[in-house]
Amino acid sequence: MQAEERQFLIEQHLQKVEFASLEELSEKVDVSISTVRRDLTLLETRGTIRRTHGGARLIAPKSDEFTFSARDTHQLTEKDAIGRTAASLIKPNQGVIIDAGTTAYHAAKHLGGKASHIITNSLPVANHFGSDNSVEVLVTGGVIYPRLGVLVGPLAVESLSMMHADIAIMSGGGITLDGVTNSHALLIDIQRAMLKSAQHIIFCLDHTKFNRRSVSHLCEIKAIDTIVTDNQAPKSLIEQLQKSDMKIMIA
Amino acid sequence: MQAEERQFLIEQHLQKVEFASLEELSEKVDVSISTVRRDLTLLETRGTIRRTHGGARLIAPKSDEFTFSARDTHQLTEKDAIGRTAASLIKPNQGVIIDAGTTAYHAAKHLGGKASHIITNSLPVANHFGSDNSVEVLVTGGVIYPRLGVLVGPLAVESLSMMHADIAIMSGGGITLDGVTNSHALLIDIQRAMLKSAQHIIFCLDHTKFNRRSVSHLCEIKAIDTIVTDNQAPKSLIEQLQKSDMKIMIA
DNA sequence: ATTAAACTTGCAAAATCTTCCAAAAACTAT
DNA sequence: ATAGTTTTTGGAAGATTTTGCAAGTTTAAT
Repeated sequence: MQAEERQFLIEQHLQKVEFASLEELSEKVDVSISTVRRDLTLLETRGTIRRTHGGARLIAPKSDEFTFSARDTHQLTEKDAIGRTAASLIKPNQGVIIDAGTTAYHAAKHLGGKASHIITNSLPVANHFGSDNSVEVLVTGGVIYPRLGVLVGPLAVESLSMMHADIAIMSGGGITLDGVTNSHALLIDIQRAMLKSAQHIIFCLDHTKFNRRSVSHLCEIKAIDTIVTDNQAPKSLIEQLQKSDMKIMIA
Repeated sequence: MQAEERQFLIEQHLQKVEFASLEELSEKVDVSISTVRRDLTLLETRGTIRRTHGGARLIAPKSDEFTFSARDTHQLTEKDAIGRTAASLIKPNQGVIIDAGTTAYHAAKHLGGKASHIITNSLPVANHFGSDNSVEVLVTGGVIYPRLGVLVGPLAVESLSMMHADIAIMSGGGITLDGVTNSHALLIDIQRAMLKSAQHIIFCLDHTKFNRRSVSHLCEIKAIDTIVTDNQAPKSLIEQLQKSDMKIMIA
């Protein structure tokens, strides 16, 4: 194998796994560790990759680029577990609407190959499926809301009202007995359109959202079919919620 | 076998595999390694191929303008220069439509803070401005066309027809006196909508696009207001183009 | 502070590149 | 056709680059 091809393969592999050890890479391309080291320093100068102790990592991680930063990594495993559970509720060939929050994003990651089509206004979700042709991904139009990477505005609302899906996987800023609230007023209209366009509503809410109230009211409790949360969610509120004919799943 | 035929075969083989060793090629065309070396140096001067240690690699891997890879280093400086020049044509507070090709993407990179709003159906462009709140970015809706990261389909066309911009920065697959052509039929409708929605049309076309014809016809020469290209573009075609009242800029 | 893993540097072996030359092939003019 | 000229080809010698290894240093973790 040529040096160029080898470097290309290393880069490509890193695109997939984000981080790789020297040993892993040296086995992958079948050269000594020393050579992998040299290749990595070279790739580093080109800017696509960063060397680390024991390996290398992608400099621009797949798609979480702009949206979710340090704050997100805290509860990564929790949110990932919630996402995985929510995704397990999807049956083959269903159409799914994915909301723009971080939790919904984690659900989307586990949806590849399952859903038949995905509707979203979240750029991170769109990116995640950008090169996946096992799913048809419909992106609503709209204006980019900078910090979040969400498409908002009338175009987003209109295009959502024209679409239809079996299931909506939603996030929210807080939940009480009065319903779900959200901190970004601009998103409310869009989320309402999502709720209207889907038959079955799933909310992904980690335990920090319970008994919390954000600025804008999104919907009543009875609009929700299923809530997916983690095992630290307060039992009292969960019990009360269950009275209103909804399914609650602990990831 | 003729020398010309041999070189053609080598080139063709590289189109398939992207990388090839000298030994591999010498077996393929049944001549000595020395001769393959000579052929490769010759092909290199023609620009389609690059020699490497131990073999050669395709210089434009499948890159028919509209194949997108964010870290596409190929012809980076040229495309970047073209992009910079195109961006310099934008006056403050103008609205700009950005097409989905790689060259247009490079123009977008230099647009931050200049344009007042940007309209695009390209996910890479959308991402680039995901965290930039100096510009308002409008994303058309649509279905993700996997390999390219472009939004296509009726929603994309409709939303573009509803919008309006001062300038459109476009890419294309090829240009001749008969007009601009493009390789992806799905994009044609969208690009036509872009042309309609903008008052001033700028095409970014590097020199490899000149005297080349792709599958689908996009528009006539007279629809173009400005072409931005690099200094290797063939002078003859440039002179003929200039007769039809358009501005041609060399980056 | 101690220890194990990982990194850098320098070096020699292996692979590859360039340059040059002679043989083979192709071409030209008689 | 034939002899002479030019072009192309294959190979060899020496220069250059790349590779794998080992010695010594740095980093990270306990």
